[in-house]
Amino acid sequence: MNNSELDYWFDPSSRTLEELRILQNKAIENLSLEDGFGKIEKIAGVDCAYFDNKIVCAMPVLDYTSLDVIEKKHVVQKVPLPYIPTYLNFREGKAIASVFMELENKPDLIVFDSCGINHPIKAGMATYFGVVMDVPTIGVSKKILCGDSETPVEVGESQKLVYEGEQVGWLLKSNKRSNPIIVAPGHKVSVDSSLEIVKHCLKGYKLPEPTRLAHMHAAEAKKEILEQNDRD
DNA sequence: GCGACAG
DNA sequence: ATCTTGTCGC
Ligand SMILES: [Mg+2]
Repeated sequence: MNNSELDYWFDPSSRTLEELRILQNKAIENLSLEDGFGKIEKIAGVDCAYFDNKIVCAMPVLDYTSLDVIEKKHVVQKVPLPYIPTYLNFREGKAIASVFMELENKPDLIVFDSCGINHPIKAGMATYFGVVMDVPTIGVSKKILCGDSETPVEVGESQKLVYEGEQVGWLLKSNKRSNPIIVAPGHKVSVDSSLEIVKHCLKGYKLPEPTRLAHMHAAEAKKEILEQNDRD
């Protein structure tokens, strides 16, 4: 993946929403919902924080068995696009691809703080990234973008998330005091496996460790930058 | 036309 | 996502 390929798939500048939609459709042609991974040894999480029209993207890599952090990196870039529902992949994609390529430990799978195939045309951030970078991914979000579901009540309970007559993911009651989280395949992960893997990563918090830690790392990096700016 | 709408 | 302390409940 060189820079021109990176821009081709992730740079929204000088492109219309119509063109961006075409790119999403093009990428989705290669989507796979079959498990395309072997034994998972390393799993990464990714999340972004914002300030001054800048995006801070953090990606920790964890040991799948212990869930301990093996490595963590982050990048800071200019925000390339405002938030537009269903186009999040073009707002966070470039930054995420950048941190991903800086990792020394290549994860077997990545958990995103966003949608996967639970998107109007299955082009959620996790799915789009997975297909373009050819890596297994899962999307874990806090709110539904599309689809309907019953509400899981008991901790550990899950309910199918259905969109246009097809199951595109799950609602999972991950914590006693939290609203359910939404779990969906990104790429190269089946609907059932996405749920099993996310459950494995739960430690009593609302979010699975990969995403929970990524959120914290992004917030910490942002805070350090703002404090440094004050001293300058 | 109106309302919904990941982060 | 972001701006932010206290407060209610388990
Ligand atoms: Mg996020």
